[in-house]
Amino acid sequence: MNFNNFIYNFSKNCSKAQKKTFSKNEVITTYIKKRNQLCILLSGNADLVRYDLNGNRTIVEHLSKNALFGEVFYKVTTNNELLVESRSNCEVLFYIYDEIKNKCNKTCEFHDTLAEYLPELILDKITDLNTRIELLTQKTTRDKLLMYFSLISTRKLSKTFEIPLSLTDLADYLNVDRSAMMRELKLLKEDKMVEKIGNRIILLYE
Amino acid sequence: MNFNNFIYNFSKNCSKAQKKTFSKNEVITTYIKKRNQLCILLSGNADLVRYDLNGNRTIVEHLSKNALFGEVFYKVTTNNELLVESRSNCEVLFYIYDEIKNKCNKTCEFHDTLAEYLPELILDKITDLNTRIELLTQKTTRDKLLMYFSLISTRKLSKTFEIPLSLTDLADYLNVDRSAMMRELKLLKEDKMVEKIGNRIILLYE
DNA sequence: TTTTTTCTGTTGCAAAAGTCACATATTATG
DNA sequence: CATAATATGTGACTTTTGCAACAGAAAAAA
Repeated sequence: MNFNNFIYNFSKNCSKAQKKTFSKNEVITTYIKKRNQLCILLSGNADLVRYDLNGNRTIVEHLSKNALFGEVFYKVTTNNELLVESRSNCEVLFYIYDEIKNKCNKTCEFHDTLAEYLPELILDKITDLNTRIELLTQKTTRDKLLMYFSLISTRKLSKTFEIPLSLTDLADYLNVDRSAMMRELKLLKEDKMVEKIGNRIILLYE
Repeated sequence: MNFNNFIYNFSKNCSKAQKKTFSKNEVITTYIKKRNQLCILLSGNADLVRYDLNGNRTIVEHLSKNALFGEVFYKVTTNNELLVESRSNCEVLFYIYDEIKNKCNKTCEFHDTLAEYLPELILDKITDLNTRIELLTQKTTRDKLLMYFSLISTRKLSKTFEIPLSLTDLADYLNVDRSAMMRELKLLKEDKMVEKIGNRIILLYE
């Protein structure tokens, strides 16, 4: 059985899950300390973004199909505002975490399956977070770009690929200044490390 | 029932868990792609560290009691070496993840309890990782230091506290150059933001 | 205790990254 | 289609950070 489609098809049968749809650039949820929400992105793309007191934006996580988010993963937060914003049309399933631990009712097949697969989804999430940390701990902008490209390249099994974010978003994701990133990108092109045609990147090394 | 002590006391009863002890500055484990280990730090402190090709060290995670680690959380890795190193005497429980999902045997009370509590432990881990990402996405060394101090201060419920790492380790944890960090620390003292007496920090703002 | 090693604190200098400002291109929208 | 809004690309300048090197303090080992 395919978990992806199982969640998608059966979620409507669970009385405790709330499903909502969003169009591009809407606020899906704001993190609130007292709540303990767990959400699943059923389709589309979204970003978990943080705005600090100076108005700087950071893309904390880029979320795609079956990604998990919500306060349940963020017990200790600082005072910054955390929002999840849709980047395309999205379908989202909302839970209160404590209600997942307790069963929905005896005949809720969906709920049982969710509980069964949740550990795997969570492990995937941890892997994503570790990858993110590895990106952020690169010392230089060049290293961040190269590692980011390498990750996409590995995922696509090809040295040629489209950058799935705008360059403005990529800078916020890598946590560097956009113009500094553009400069470094130019240097990478000059050094014949990458080629860039429009939105398409070709890795030239190794 | 206290989970902490439950794990500690009953782990010896499970046939599939392997418990080992380490003294300070030993290598507890090296991450190997093909394996799928899940480890629990029963006591002591340890660091997950990465050495890149230039010999730079990064403290990826600082692990304390009940922290989880192992390849199961790190499916996609780059070519860098990942090690877990003890910082004090440590007791560690080793599992192969696939063996946790399947029960040990019908009478293994420990194994059942572990499975029951694992989700909570994992959520704690995710919270730690998110906190780490929030630290790393601070724009400046000053912001990283202030946020780090603020986290410790919140944890200790006091504006006065000991830094639980050496300054050398702290720099590797914040992913900044040590001498640059020392300089910023001096500026923070000059600006009357913090006071530092030996290893003790006093926050002076707010 | 003495010696060795590691850690802390500091500097001058070089390199990297951020800021600002603007032109052009591309994409949304009335 | 015309216009507005957003994204890309670039350069001059400033600030921050990293690097290398060293001295003294503290901790570990002999």
